[in-house]
Amino acid sequence: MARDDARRPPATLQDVARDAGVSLATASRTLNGSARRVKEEYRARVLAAAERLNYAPNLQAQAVARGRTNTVGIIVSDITDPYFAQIAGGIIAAAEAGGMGASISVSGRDPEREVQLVSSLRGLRPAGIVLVGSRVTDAAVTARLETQLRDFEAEGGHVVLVTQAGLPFDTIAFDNVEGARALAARLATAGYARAIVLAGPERLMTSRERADGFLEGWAVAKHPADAGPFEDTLDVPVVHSEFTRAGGYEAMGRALADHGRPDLVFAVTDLMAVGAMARLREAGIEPGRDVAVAGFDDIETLRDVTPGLTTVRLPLEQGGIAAVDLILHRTGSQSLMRLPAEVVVRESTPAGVEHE
Amino acid sequence: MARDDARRPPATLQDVARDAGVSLATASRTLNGSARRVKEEYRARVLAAAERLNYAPNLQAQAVARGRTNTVGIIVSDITDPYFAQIAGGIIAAAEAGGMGASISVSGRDPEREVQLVSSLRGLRPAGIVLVGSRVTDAAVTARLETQLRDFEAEGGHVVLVTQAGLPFDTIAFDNVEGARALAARLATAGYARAIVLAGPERLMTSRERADGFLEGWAVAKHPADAGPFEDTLDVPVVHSEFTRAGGYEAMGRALADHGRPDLVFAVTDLMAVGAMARLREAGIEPGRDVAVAGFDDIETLRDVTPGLTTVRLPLEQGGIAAVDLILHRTGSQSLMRLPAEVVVRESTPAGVEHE
DNA sequence: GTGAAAGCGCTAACAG
DNA sequence: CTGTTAGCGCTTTCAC
Repeated sequence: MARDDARRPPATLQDVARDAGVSLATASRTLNGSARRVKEEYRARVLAAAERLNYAPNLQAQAVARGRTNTVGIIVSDITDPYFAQIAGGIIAAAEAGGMGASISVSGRDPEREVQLVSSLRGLRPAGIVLVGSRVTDAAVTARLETQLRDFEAEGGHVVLVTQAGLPFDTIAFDNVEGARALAARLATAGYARAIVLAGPERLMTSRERADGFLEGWAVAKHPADAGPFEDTLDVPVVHSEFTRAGGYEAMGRALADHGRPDLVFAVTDLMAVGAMARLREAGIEPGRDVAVAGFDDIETLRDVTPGLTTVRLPLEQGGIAAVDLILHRTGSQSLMRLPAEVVVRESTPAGVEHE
Repeated sequence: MARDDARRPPATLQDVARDAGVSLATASRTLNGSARRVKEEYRARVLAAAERLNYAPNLQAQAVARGRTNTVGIIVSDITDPYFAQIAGGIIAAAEAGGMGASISVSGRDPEREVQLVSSLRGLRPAGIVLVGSRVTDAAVTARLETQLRDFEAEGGHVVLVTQAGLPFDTIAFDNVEGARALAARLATAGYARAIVLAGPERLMTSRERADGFLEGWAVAKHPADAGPFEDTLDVPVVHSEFTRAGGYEAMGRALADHGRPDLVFAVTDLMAVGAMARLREAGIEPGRDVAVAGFDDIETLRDVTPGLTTVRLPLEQGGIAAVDLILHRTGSQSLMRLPAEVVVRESTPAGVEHE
């Protein structure tokens, strides 16, 4: 059956004004909070006309006239990853609560793509851009990203980075280093001897921060007398792979082959930890009994794995909300907000539990 | 430190044209795929100027001039729920691949809010709106939703519903009924006797479809001679709760109290199934050993729970992609695409496994 | 208070 | 092929 393709154009402000018998200006003023007030009689007529014509303001036109949209542009690495979904959820909710729309793009963890996305987002003239995800070690692409973001701010936009500090913009930073350090300290003193770290891609700062924090906390706890951590962490192997379940699985296999069975596996991500557990079982090693496993993030949908995964909880949604807050109430100066991490010990590291 | 708040306005097409020494039209034509071609010399000059001025086209202005944006508006119930995240991921990826932006709103599972969101999305003049989530039984709010969507189409927009058929728009429907029916048949013949269903809110069609499909499949398998399923399903209790892990937990508790221990628990959602398993354990009943449990969706991050959850897999991402496809290549007539469901038997229903 | 009119940045006839 | 020009729908001075 052919669809009703009337293409009746949407009612415009013109239409409303004409229908109400007032000027364009008056209609505009009553239909959106202008500073000036309109006589009640006209107001009512305009409102009635708008209702009757089912008028919806053309946001694009408004944006063109005003020079900026009431929108926040979100860039995440992967919306399918619960870590990002949680943060994005916070951003979207806060944006809607603040009367703003949200547009979203996915970079697929590609830094180049991230730069591209910022560039095209700029065309949307959003009030702000929230860039969520790990920064990378590559200085060249970071420089290009910074240029794009600077340009956006020069145009009057507001940039907020969510994840870690380092670039000259407002940022919400999760305390990866301190969280990993605390986790390591807790587990080191609980009695585990040989640890191994399953890290993400080397270029990702988030992976580095977590791995380094862990190594540092581990070294300090094991050799409290020593000053520098470097000598002492040499005995904790670090294996790199992707930031996914599959990555954890793969890294665990490699780790077992290259370094034998450890007492404790620290995966820099819950997703990786779960992959690692699967790989361990496949090798006949039972996580939580034969070997301890810890992750990072405290992903909600992963809280039901067995054994319960020891991890570090991050206030992800809160981070998203805070980012929008910064956009809504922009201050004159660059601000940095550190969000705390909290160690959560569960049965995957039984010695840690007893050590409570 | 005070921020560099120069507010240098972004370069406009005017600026580029002037800088390149060509007309506005020429600049416009080279900078965005117009049908017409531009002499190579001018082309180069314009491109260079654009590069030099760091020009980014004002998408709002383009939209105003063209009458429509190159955007798809997404409405989901909850981006934090992996079910929706997966679908949204498909939509966003497909949109970007098709050169479109994506704007996203979250309804929080509130049908009223959904209507509101469609209404304000209309203001964005997106090429299409993809409405993802269960339809509801409430006729009044459904009528209002339909009105909004019709208006949007009358204005030249394109509506795609993802989840189930029933409204007069293009839709991508997951085969909930058939999937649940197949699951029930498989498990009923595997030897389970007393079943119980943990359903979502009664008004949600998705919950109904899955519960009804299960009851039907169960009845047919148990009493193949009978024609009507109604008499025969009376012995399978249905308990309702929220569409979340907490909902599953709560419903399971109530089910145990009201109906005693079943042989098989079917939760209409993996999330609910996992909550139910937790509640069972708390009651000293071990899922997969003392009682069988099955879910629906085959959520990726839930594939690592123990025992492995028997469930029905839905091509979620594919559904999102198909929706965008419909927007990109709109046909004249209303189309309905049914996406198949696939039963996945794991250790949470051991009899089902053996029965392979 | 109200309305006329000049933009906002871009597109798309239309004429050369 | 190029340039001129009239819009797109809305905001916002600026007179009244």
